[in-house]
Amino acid sequence: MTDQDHGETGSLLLDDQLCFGLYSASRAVTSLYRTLLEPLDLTYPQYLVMLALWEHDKQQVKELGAALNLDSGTLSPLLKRLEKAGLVRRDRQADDERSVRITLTEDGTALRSKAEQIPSHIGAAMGFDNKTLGRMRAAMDQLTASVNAYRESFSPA
Amino acid sequence: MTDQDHGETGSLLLDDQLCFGLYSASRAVTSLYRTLLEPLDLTYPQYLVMLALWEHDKQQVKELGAALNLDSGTLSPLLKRLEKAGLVRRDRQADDERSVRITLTEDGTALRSKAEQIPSHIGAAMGFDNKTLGRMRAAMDQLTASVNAYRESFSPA
DNA sequence: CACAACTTAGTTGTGCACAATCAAAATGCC
DNA sequence: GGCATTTTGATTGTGCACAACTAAGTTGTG
Repeated sequence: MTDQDHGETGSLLLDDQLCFGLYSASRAVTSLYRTLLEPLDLTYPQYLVMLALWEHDKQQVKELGAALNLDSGTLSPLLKRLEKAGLVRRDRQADDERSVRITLTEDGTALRSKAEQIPSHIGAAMGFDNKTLGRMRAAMDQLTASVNAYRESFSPA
Repeated sequence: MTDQDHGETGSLLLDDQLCFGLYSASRAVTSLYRTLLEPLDLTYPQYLVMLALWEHDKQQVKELGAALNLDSGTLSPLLKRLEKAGLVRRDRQADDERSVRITLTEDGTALRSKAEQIPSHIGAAMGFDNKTLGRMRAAMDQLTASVNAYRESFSPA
């Protein structure tokens, strides 16, 4: 029972440290977004979709999925909720009936002004300077790429 | 409309960078765990519970919740699934009938040997040296603490 | 003792994530 | 043209997360 100093069985804890830290941090950030987004009646994934649309309106579901790394199983019901909330429209394309183009409504476009105060709250909450934030973002991106590459080599899609 | 260089409206993208990176990295890591844990028939949150129990058997639901920052709404059904899989037992305490103590079964204890190869895969997948991993973990912990403190000051529980 | 306040789990309902499957439409190749 | 293949999105089912609520048990106080 005194195995917590060893490398072998103890590593079942130690190696998990970053993963669990990542998991906890991600949930904490989502939780803060939940508070900040409550007045806008948006969830964090819905907010991400709105960010993508505020940047480029009229994207296909496929394009949104590529931008956010989400598949249609997640996006389809999410987009229907945004439609029901009156923030977007979902139109089949005339030239390719398979694809659905997502367009901001007036309300959807207008919501952007309400969202503009959010980033400064997030920045203040994190409490890192911009240089550190940038380094962390780069590390996250590298981590995502490494992990995805490893997984794909493991379970060849 | 040429606001993407400014701090104000353009920051709707820039300030979100770390959050989105965190969100993506967390999902990527979970996805790798899904692959690695498939032979053990565990999800990542279930694996976290098992890690906690392998470290300290016979914990209350409350203690597991404190260790993993999960509430009973998440843990209760998860623990029932682990019980159904034959990995744990759930017993009301005689001295305090409110609390439920989670105990590893023989199968639950034995599963640990199958899990021991996982951390090295995770370490290889991340591709950072141990010092960097430690720094990132510390940064994640600080981030979680800052964000939670900010959120609590905002929505005083 | 009586009873309010608190603690501990469980339940319900909503909304992601994601695997697996399906259907419809477009494309490529003969 | 005819038909297999691919693309695009939707659907179904499972399992987290989490808010809100409930139920049961315990504790503290007069």
